Amino acid sequence: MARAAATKGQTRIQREKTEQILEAALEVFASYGFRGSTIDQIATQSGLSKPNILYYFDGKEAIHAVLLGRLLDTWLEPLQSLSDSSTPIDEICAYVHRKLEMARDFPRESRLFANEILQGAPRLLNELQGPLKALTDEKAALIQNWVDAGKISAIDPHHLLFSIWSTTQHYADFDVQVRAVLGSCEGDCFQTAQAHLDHMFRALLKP
Amino acid sequence: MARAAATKGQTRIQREKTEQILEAALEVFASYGFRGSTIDQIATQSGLSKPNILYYFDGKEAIHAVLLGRLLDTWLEPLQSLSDSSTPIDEICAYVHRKLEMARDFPRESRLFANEILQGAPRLLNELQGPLKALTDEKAALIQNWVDAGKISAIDPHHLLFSIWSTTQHYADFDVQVRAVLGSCEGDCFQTAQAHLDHMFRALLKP
DNA sequence: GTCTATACTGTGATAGAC
DNA sequence: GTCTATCACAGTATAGAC
Repeated sequence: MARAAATKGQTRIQREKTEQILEAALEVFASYGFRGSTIDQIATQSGLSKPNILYYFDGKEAIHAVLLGRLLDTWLEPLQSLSDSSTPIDEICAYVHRKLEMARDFPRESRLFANEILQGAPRLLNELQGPLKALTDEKAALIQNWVDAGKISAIDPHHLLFSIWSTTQHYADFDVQVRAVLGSCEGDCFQTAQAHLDHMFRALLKP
Repeated sequence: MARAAATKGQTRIQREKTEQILEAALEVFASYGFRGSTIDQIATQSGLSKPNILYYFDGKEAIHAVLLGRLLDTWLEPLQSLSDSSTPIDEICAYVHRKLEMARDFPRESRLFANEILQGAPRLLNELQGPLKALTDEKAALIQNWVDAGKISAIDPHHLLFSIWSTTQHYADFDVQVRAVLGSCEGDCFQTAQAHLDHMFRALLKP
């Protein structure tokens, strides 16, 4: 019974195959959403057979749950590391920079998350109301301190975070639209975006 | 044969029922995406029977197509009306304002669109590369003129539009997350957002 | 024009051979 | 541990009564 995907005592092969499945599932779930994805697609994508996948995981839902579980940790890490600093504007812009890098390097994770939220976060609501809210409130308080100290302009911390999240993740989630509108100059799209967002948030935050 | 949903010569009842179906379908498609939605759900939501729905439309795909077709017209209308003006900053902020109002008043339309883009825009790609790109390029040129004339700060017009789209639509598409993070102060969430975005884009655009 | 009953297909999951 | 074969069910769509 290898089905406990979180079990420690796995052989190397077992670990490799579960990773192989999760990798394929991330690709598929990010592209088609939970309901739109089929185990068949994951099987084809991973090069394994359907029953073999169901040997390693207790079903479609279980695979999705593992992916979501891993997601939030890595997803919130940049915000975690937003810390007090003598130069708050640089600190926030560095956060914007990291978020944009994640949108570029992990677009599938971004879309997996977006799909989930967009459809009402049925499998993630508790995480949002618990850990996410706690972390957000903590960092919002930090930002509010900077406002009160006159180090940055008087903005609403929560809505600042919303603006950072939305503008950066847009380049992953709405990638198709971005490329359709920009034509075929994808090469430096992220560089231009980086400069634009840096400019925007510096202008906003300047006291 | 009433199946041609676009047919003109419809009775009052036929028009009412097709509207009833489209209204229900918008609700369902926006919540669950195309694949995640079933005709059963649309039937329940609309109070009609499943075969009755398939009498009025040629299938699930056809209903979705009608919704998407209507969407782009209304969706791009605010950008259409962005016009030359002696006070470009007010003009752009008015556009932001209209977009945010649409996110508040038509969240289902926003989510229908987001679902479609997120999953690669399989049924909308031509519209994006054609009409959307044309309109965007036209308005980007207008904004570039304002930049060249020194009326607003030196920003990239396309990325400015991306930032406007993402920040405003975020309040519709990621509504669940916004409410989870803010707690239960939804009452004035859109007012606060409005003030925040106005502040942000004015700071960005000030020459 | 609308309903009931049903055919057909795709999908999640299991049984049992190897 | 992995595969082939298959079940059970949900979902789209149609046929035909009314």
